[in-house]
Amino acid sequence: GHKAKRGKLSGEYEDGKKETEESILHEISTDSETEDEHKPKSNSAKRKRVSSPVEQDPNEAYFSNPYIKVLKWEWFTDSQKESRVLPIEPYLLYQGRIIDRPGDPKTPGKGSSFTARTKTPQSILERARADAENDTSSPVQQRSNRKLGQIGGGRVSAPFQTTPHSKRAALLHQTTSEHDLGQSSDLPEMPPWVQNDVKYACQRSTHADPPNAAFIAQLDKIKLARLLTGDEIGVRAYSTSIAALAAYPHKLSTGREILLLPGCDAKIANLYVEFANYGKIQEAEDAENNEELKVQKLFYNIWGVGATTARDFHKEKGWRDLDDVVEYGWQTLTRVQQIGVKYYDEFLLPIPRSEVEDIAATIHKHAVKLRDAGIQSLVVGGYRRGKEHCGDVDIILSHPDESKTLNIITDIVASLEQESWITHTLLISTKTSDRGQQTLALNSSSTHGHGFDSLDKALVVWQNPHYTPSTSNPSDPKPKNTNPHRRVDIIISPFKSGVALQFSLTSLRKS
DNA sequence: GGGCTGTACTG
DNA sequence: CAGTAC
DNA sequence: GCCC
Repeated sequence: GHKAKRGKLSGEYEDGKKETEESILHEISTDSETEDEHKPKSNSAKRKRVSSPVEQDPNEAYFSNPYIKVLKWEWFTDSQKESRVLPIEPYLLYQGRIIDRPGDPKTPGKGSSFTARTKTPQSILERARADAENDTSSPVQQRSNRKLGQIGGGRVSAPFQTTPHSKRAALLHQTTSEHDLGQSSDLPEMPPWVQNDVKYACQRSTHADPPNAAFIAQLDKIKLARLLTGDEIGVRAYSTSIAALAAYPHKLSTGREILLLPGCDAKIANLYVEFANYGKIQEAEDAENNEELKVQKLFYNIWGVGATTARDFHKEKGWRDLDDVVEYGWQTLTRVQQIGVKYYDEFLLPIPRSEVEDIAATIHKHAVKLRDAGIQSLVVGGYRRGKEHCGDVDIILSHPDESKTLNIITDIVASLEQESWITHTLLISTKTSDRGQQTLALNSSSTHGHGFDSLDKALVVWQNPHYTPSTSNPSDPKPKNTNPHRRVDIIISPFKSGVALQFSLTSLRKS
């Protein structure tokens, strides 16, 4: 495994001059036997059985109902592009019931179907309007002020089930009637942030385990592939759609539903239909099983290594695992990347909520000691979203007296280092304090207020220094601290800023 | 068809 | 300036 | 990939 090589390489590193480097060296040479636990292994054991065959017709359900369907032309061209029959659902513009020709009673069926197809546009319009008024299960959403009833991302204009007048009403008065929004369709009522076109993710709440987590997990795989291949735009697109889906409080039932969400369009809806039919998404599975991407993901998970460097390690340097990185590239790594490799496994470990709380309490205590009891602290990030296990710890510190926050980040890090809670400082930003001082010098008041929107912060490595010596060897003269190292972000916020405002709304830690 | 969050640190 | 992280 |  890479343990041996990483240990071996520590010798080369002994020339390192910085304190942190020596610390790395020391700990590398004393790593425990648990180190290999997160090394990638053959995944043959966890390969899942596919329950439904891929050949299943995605449109079966649609062919078995008696409605006439009008699809966007893109259904055909997209299907041609992909050389397969795509689900029609995302392209569905209109479904019309087959009814008897007025004054020409006939039994429903073939004849009526033929009649429907040969209707003149005018009479189709009339029937469509009638459908829209009478049929409360009209399949086409007509309340979205964004899509105006249009399905899919193309340029086809709105279908004819709503009159221009009713569309305008929906656009201008979409909030006048709650009933208006939940009742005229077979889709569930949209949450307010959908109805009102809320633009920012911070304006809606997101739950720890959203109802559509399984679908989101598939999208995340595609997003990761976009990330690793350097498709930043793709990452952005998937990020926004995933964020909307994560905030969506209902279990999705149809692809059309997705089209109403901001940042989601035909592509995502298609993926959902595929997911609903097969329980998986081929593109996501392919990305996950791709050998190149697997290696690049391994490197990407090193803190301080991004997509570009991960690809470089793989394609230019020709490395395949962490052993290679340590053996052939250690000296070329940046300081933080060395730390990232050193604690590769530990940083991937989930952090229990209780430990997050302990860490936050320690930081808070030090902050109070350094300033006063006016210090307020708030844990954000995964913890605040209610997750059982967090990837890192994010804590915001503030103080009603803004002068008390000046340079506090430096003081806190020093204090926590002093007590050995912080083992490494990955990065510390004092921009705001720096500017604040300048402003103070020129202008004795109002240190903030001219566009101070950046925050002092420190990204550190944390380890609980209190440990119980190994029970297996209680008389060990040099016992080892096996508490896992954690990633902790400490952020300082001016009290009046929007972030600090959350203090009044969420669980404050009182001094 | 053009644009895509904004900012700070490191090397 | 490129790369990274939040 | 989605939005304007």
